[in-house]
Parts: sequence; C-alpha cells; structure tokens
Amino acid sequence: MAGDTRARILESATDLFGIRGVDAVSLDTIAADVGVAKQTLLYWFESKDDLVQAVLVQTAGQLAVVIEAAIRASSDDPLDRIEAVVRAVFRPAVRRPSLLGLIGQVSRLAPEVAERFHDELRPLVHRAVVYLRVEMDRGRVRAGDPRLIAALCYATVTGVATEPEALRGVGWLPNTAELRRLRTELLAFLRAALTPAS
Amino acid sequence: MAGDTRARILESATDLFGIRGVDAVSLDTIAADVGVAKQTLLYWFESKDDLVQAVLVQTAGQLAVVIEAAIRASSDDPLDRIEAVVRAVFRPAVRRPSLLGLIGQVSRLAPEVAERFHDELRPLVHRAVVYLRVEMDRGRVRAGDPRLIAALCYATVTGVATEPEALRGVGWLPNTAELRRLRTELLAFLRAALTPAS
DNA sequence: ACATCTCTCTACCATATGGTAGAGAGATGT
DNA sequence: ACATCTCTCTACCATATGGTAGAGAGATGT
Repeated sequence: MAGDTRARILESATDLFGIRGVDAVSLDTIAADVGVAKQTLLYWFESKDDLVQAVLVQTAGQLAVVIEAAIRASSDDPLDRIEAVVRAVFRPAVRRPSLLGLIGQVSRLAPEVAERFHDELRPLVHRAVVYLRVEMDRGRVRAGDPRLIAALCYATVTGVATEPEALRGVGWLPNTAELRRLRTELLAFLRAALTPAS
Repeated sequence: MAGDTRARILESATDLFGIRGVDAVSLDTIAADVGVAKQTLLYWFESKDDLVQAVLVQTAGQLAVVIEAAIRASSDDPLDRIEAVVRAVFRPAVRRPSLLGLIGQVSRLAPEVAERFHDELRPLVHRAVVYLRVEMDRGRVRAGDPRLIAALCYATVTGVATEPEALRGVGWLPNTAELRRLRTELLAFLRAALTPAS
C-alpha cells in the first residue's frame, strides 16, 4: 500500500488510456479510479503528457520482456520462434486490451511523447530485422525485404490485437473462444506467408 | 462555391479528424479551416458527434465504391481479385491517410457513432466472407474459416495503411518509394498466405 | 528537538470547447 | 409586396479540464 502509489497510477492509467483513449480520460478520472486526489497524480508526474509517456515507456518495456522470454524459450526453427513471439504478444493483448490499444494512439500523441516510445521500440525492431535477414539468407524464411516483412508482421499482429472492438463491431468476434480461433488462424496465416517458396 | 459548404466541411473534417484525431480537433479548428464560422458547422450538423458520424458514413461509402470498382475491373482469379481490392484500398489510404486513419479511432468513439459506421461496413464484410467461402470450396484459396481470414486480411491492410506514421517512427518508412515497396511486399505476403496448400 | 523529505489534500483558476440565442442577408415562391 | 426558406454571422454561456498555490501529516536523519 505505502509507496506503490506511482505504480497504481501507472496501472490504472494504462487501462483507461488504452481502452477509452488518452484524450477521453481526464486526470480526475484516473485519480478517482486510483482513489487519490488529482494533485497526487501531478506530484508523481509533471503533467498529463509526462504520465502518458511513462505509461508508454512501461508498456514498451513489458512487451520487450515478454518477447525476450518467448525467444529464449522457443526452438531454433524461425517459424516456430516467430509463432512463439506472436503468441506471447497476443496473450497479454487479449487479456488486457489496453496494452496494445495504446499503440494505435501513439501517432496522434504529442511528438516528443511518441518519439520517446519509438526510442524504446527501435532496438526490438532492429533485432527482429537482423534476425529475419539471417534466416532469409539461410533460406528458412521466405525471401523479401526483412524490414518490410517485419513491418507486415507487426501490422498484422497489432491490427488484430488492437482492434478486437472494431472487429466485434462488424460481427467477427462474439466471444473469447472466437478470439482463440482467430489467433490460431493468424498463426497459420503468418506461417503460410513466411514459409520459403519451395 | 454556393451550396457546397456542407461538402467542404465534410472534406476538411475528414482530413483533420483522420490525421490529428477526432478529440484533438475542435469545431473552431474545422470552421477556420473551411473558412466559415463555427455556427455554420452546427447549422449543417446537429452536433460534433453528428459531424463525426457523417464523416465516417461518407468514408465508408467511398471505400465501398472503390472496392466495387476494383472487383468489377479485376479478373476471375481470386488471388488476383484480392490483390486488386487491396491495391484499390491502399491507394487512397496512402494519398490521403485521413481516410483510413479514421478507422483506427472508431472503437473509441461514441457507441452510436461507431455502430452507425459498422452498419455501413457490414454488407461489404459479408460479401467478402461469402466470396472467400466459395473460393475456398473451389480450392482456389487456402482453406480456413472465411470470416477469420477476412478479418486477418482486413487487419493487415488497415494495420499497414493506418499506421504509416507509427511505422515511420521506428525507422521503417522514410519516403513514398519505400511505401510503394511496402505495398508490393504486402501483396506478396497476402498471396503467400492465401495460396492453397499444394 | 529540529530540519528535511515524502506524500496527499483542499481550494482555486485560466482556458478551451461544445453548444445556444437570436439576428439578418439574400434568394425564391405566390 | 410579402412570406418563407437557406445560409451565415456575432455574442455569449456552462462545463470540463489541465494545472497552480499552498498547507499539512507523517516518517526519517542528525
């Protein structure tokens, strides 16, 4: 209880920002959710932008940890490894839509905030690109521009993970069982797209 | 000039909402952009929500027209036809990011507004699903749940098309030539994912 | 005992924003 | 000539919101 106020603010803000949108959530709303006064938020974070940035940096950090763990635990085969990473990213994203829901908003946030987030993501992306290039050279992943292939995988996974509501809206995803089937289909889809041409 | 005020408002609002975000753009901003007083906006649209809804409905309508045209002009082969549709959707999305930029915001808008947009999109989705099912039965598209495959294609294309800024942020897309290469890679990616297993 | 640091509170404010009230200019129908 | 309709304007307001001012309670170091 004592000393964890900052962490509780971050957690609450992550969920609220991710689900309702950064602009739609006021400091008062977050404060009420955490159970403190608004000024307490402004003691811990200089401004709302500062809070948004902290949320994004933390989220990126958690994503990185999850991905690292998935990579270490996976087999050497690149398609299996990619599947493991996608599963790892998809799991928290489905349980807690806010995590990836934030990502869809980044490009519309204050430039410095967005930049700070991208700083955090860049090393991850760089590693993925290098990895893809190596495996393409080995012929274990379908040839192509590794940067663009990485971008496509990223777009597909975040597209699916960040917009469950949008997909629900047009009648695609009535429940979580359906969501699991979507994940399965996504993995087959990516595998087919990445398997080297015989 | 006379009588086109409503259309000019819609066009300006589409761009501003799509690029900066619905919440970040005030009625005053739009009015200044169009060159009229704010009240003029409120003469043509009951409220900001009403304007947002009109923008979304128009956007969905334009997408539908573009897609219909692409389908009619394409060959009978399903992979070619899908490629034609993706090209058709991608083109205006790249030239005018606002068009698809809006889509990423739908799930966070007022429920009635989002619902109205989904109403517009549903028939398109339904057609796509029916089409995929038929071609899967014929063995001309890789087997799978047609609804989920449609969802994946949708997620991939919108993911790529709506987040050029995000992709740019992590160092992927410095210019339009790169964007064209991304489109080419996207088409190969989708083709590989949808080609029936031999 | 005192000073300092950590943390949270109440009270308040300036500004932005969606929306209202109501007038009026010009075109069109009868 | 008059009424009505279309369209746009100025002036104004209520509210939400990010942020400031400044106090004070409790813990910790010397």
